[in-house]
Amino acid sequence: MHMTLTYRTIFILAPKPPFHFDGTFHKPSHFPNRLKLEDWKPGTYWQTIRFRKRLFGLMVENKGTVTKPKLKVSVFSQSRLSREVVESLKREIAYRFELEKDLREFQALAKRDPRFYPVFKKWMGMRNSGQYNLYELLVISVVLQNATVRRSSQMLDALLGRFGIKVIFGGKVLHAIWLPKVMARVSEQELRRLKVGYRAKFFKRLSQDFARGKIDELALRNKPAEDMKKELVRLYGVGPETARILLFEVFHHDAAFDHVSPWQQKIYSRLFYGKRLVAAEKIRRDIQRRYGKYAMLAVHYIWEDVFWRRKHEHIPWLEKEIRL
DNA sequence: CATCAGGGCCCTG
DNA sequence: CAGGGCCCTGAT
Repeated sequence: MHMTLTYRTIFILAPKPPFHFDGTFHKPSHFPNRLKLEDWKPGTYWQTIRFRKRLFGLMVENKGTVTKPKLKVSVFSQSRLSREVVESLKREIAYRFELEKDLREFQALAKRDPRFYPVFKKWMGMRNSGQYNLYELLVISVVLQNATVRRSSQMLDALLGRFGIKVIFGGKVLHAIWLPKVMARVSEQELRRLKVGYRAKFFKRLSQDFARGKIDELALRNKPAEDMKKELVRLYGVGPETARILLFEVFHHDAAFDHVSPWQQKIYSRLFYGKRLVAAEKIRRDIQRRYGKYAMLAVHYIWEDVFWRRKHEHIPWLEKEIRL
């Protein structure tokens, strides 16, 4: 299935300074796949975006600086957008990319950290962006489970090839994740044929639950982190690691650093201790003590920074852990 | 060729 | 609360 979006609506957004455009709109640690959901080059970002079950093409251009940020946003659609839809989209984009976030407290914390201050300073104004909605990031998190990067990419591509929507806009060809109801009516066997293994059952049940409206993403946004986590873990296929990803990336809960998975443990050990392997529990405690309610956000800065560096310099120990 | 573990989670005892 | 099993794939 594919669609071409020809109608273009343009508006300007002014994020709260400081704002780091490229750090916010490109996350080099995310695994690459063939059927891309988003694309980026310095100063420009594209993605497909679902809002109220409608699909749009989004292009964001950097027209400002870190201290005087300004975004030129183009929304591509099939038909003319009402004033109300445009205003709601602005709020949604602001939520997903934390355009209004007040970083002063975090900055103060960063300044008191002699070791990583250079990293925080380099990325000053970077947001923890949540490009996808809850269902979409859930799909991505599930293909991540108990798999190497290459296999995760394969699974996502297989799913997108079968259920995804090819979206053409502004000279770009990107893909979008299907609506839950589409996958809800497919048999587990058919999902298994896409080689997602035992995750087929997760996808089936999750899609059914979302299609039936069992989860209200917007209502969740207003709940305290603890309640949010309890509800997320109740979803079939969501455990501590997936809940952490969702809490941080969809709901911007900056403290969500309560679980360290084995491969993260290896990378954190190198980054924070210069050692091969430090106990996950120790890492968790140390980071929480040092960064408190910004624990996950601080780690995000340091994590993405090393993946940015990887673009230009060879980091042998990192290459070994990524295992493409 | 066989065996193993991987960006976890569910289920059982 | 600990531990086995799970789909598939690339590494060893």
